[in-house]
Amino acid sequence: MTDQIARNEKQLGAILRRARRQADLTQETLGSRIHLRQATVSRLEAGEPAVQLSTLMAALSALDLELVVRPRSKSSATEIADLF
Amino acid sequence: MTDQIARNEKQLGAILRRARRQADLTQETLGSRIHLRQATVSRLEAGEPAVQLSTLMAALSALDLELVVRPRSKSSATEIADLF
DNA sequence: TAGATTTATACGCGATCACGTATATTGCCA
DNA sequence: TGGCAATATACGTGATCGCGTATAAATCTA
Repeated sequence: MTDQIARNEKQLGAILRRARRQADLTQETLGSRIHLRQATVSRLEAGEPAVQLSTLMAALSALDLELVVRPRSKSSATEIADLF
Repeated sequence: MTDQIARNEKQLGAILRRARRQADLTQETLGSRIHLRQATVSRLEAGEPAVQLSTLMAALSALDLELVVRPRSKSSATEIADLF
């Protein structure tokens, strides 16, 4: 799996969904490993903005993924504006 | 700035704080750019787990950073366990 | 297609968000 | 050291978290 870039919650959720499926896990089994409900995993993967950081980090660790923070490769003004 | 790895909220907060200082911004000015209070930026940088995803993504975009999700370079069982 | 699995959504609940506003605390520099 | 800037923390408020539980909707699969 190549590195995947996330600039908003939706992209992040999509990445997590792909990773979970690749690991052949259901939302239920993933959630049980990190003490989160299936419904919460669903919200995370849907890219809901108000999901909590702890939920994200727990899912990442259960999927054996890590986060890298780096300067944006090429600026994309529209995406920044889209946040508001 | 080299890529920085975050496996938990604290590491993520620390990275954001470094990036903000490097950009020579105060929590106040950063917050005003993304419609977040100085107090909220403070919580984010402190690594509080219940901060919301939207808060993180907004800060990243204001600092012109992006998130990369990738497989963990080397597994660290203790850190995973530390989540609970 | 029927049945089973998986995912999305709902309700009530206690906890906690980010908010505005304000203040305590800390850090820095003349 | 004194004073200011920067950061951390507090209170009340409305919104929303994740929870347990349950069900509706979507998606496989035999």
